Amino acid sequence: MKRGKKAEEAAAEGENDTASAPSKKAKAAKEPEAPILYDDPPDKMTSKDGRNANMKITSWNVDGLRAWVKKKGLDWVREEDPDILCLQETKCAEKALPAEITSMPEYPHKYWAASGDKEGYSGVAMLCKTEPIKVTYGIGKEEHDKEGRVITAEFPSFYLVTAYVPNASRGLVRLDYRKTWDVDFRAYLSELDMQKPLVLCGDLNVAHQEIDLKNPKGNKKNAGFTPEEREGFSQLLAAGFVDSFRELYPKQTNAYTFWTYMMNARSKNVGWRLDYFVLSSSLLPGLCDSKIRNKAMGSDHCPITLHIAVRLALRKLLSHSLQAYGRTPVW
Amino acid sequence: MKRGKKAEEAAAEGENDTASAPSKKAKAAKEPEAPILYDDPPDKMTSKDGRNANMKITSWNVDGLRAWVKKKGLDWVREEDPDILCLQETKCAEKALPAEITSMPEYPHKYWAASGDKEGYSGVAMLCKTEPIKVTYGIGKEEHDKEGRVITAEFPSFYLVTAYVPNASRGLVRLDYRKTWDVDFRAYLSELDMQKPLVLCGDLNVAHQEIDLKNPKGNKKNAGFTPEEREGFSQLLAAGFVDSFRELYPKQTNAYTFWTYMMNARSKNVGWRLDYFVLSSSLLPGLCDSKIRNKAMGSDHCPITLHIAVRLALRKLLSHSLQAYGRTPVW
DNA sequence: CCTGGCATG
DNA sequence: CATGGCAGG
Repeated sequence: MKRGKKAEEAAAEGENDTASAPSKKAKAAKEPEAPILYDDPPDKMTSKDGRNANMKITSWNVDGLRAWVKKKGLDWVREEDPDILCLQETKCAEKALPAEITSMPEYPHKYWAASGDKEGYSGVAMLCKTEPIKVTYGIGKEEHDKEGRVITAEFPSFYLVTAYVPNASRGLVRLDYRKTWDVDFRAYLSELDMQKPLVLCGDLNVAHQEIDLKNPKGNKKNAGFTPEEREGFSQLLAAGFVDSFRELYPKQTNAYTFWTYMMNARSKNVGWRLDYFVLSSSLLPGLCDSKIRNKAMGSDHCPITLHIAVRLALRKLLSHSLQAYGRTPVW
Repeated sequence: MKRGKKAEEAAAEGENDTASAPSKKAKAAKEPEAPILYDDPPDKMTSKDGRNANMKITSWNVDGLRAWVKKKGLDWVREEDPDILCLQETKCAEKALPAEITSMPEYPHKYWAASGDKEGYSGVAMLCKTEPIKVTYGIGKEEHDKEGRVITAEFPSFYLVTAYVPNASRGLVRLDYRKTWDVDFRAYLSELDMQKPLVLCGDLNVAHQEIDLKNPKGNKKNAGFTPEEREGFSQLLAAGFVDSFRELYPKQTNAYTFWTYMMNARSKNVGWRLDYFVLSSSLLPGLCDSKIRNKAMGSDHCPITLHIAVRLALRKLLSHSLQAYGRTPVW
């Protein structure tokens, strides 16, 4: 074989620990245990402070947009019908995008960021029903902005940041880079947060706590669960942000958003929670639900969806009032 | 687009010449003409000199043995059931060969030549029901023998050489190398021919005459139909060899063994005859038939099959006689 | 338009 | 075990 038993296997293996008590009849053969699945509960559409959700955002690492489109990922999107769709690992230059997505009428406002260096590597996208006030690419630091990893959209009452955080890679060869990324990205988010509250979504390429992956023991030295990456996430939260899913479901086990394609990891639910909606604390009162759509197929990640009540922009409210009086706003 | 209109298109285009007389009503739109197919006639199993075929050889450029096996190429082989099977462009290291072929009981004697440099490039094979006296690899010239292009098997009454001749490539970047190959390969074959007559089969990567491809006009500057490559083949014949198919069917048009995968060339029978059984002239009296199996799918080439009457080896005849007397030969 | 390899996840 | 890109045909 070309590669020895390595990271992926640890990543994919369930806990075959010594914990299981020996049965009377010494049966060595491992029983093929029934997988412990996570059944995402019905969407809650109301926030703690009693407001109705008025914004629905979906994030999905599609692992190659072209293949994902062929696998009918867009059918699922049309069904889910979020206000904003964020995609990661599009692996597609803008001019090579399938017409099926570039011409999608539901989302007239589409933003693409592709890797400048390597073709077919990385890349993120944001599709919006309503036009953002402003859209920017990258995090304002040359060294991080060549790989199409971040799009920031400013909306009246919040920033939406979608990110595909650099993988530390096999053998952790890119862990050092990841550490500087984590520092700089956190600084970028804090900066934004001083202007307006923000929602960060995407593949953050880290499982924060042991509860966030099936096999924490075997993965402490593997990309996505090193102490350094976990600490990076902890520091992000310490800077005034909240992991929306864990906030709502602090004890929920077996809730993952990624499963390696290898060794039938997904059918055994041997997975990781790598995809997040992270919110500025000030948005927390409006949080309605943070969903894991783990039945949606088409990638090695599943989509996640956020329901949130955000304050409407003043001009929107005004426009609404004016229309009630039969007048048309001039903006 | 990445590549401009180039070689392949000329290769795949039919003759949209100016020849067609303009109709009364100037109809510019090209009619989708019905393809002119070649229907290989029934196998002739008797030679001119009245002997029955006693040797059946099949040659097939499989364009990747592993994919070809998955596409059920071996089912066709079992049906055809040749005594010897020669394969080109196996693109597979010996240790990566599928068990389905390495364990094939019909052919106990199997010989593999793979490219030493590039993995998954070139490579030929020979599978035999009866064991050859001797098998050699390459043509005895270092510079040519690193790419797994030739296997020679010595049988009692003839040599069998299977070859995958170097492609001159796009832009003819390897035409110079091909010319030295042609010289050296011809010398090698002449050398062998002095010992025993030979059968050469395989993908010789040249369409010899205009009759041997659909679009000769458009391909005079393209790999496989340059004057240099055609001349190389002419010189091979001049050295005392015969193109068995053309010998039997001198006027047969539309008989091809290769169609580019592009632009539906195969369904339109826009092809090339690149695969041959070339015989020492002294074997000509035993030639029964030279077939083009153009219905067999699984590659961009189709297989070809030779029926020939070869003289049985003396020891074989003797063995046969002895067994008639109830005695066992000791060789 | 196919193949097999490669880097990356 | 998937993706997309690449060389080669």
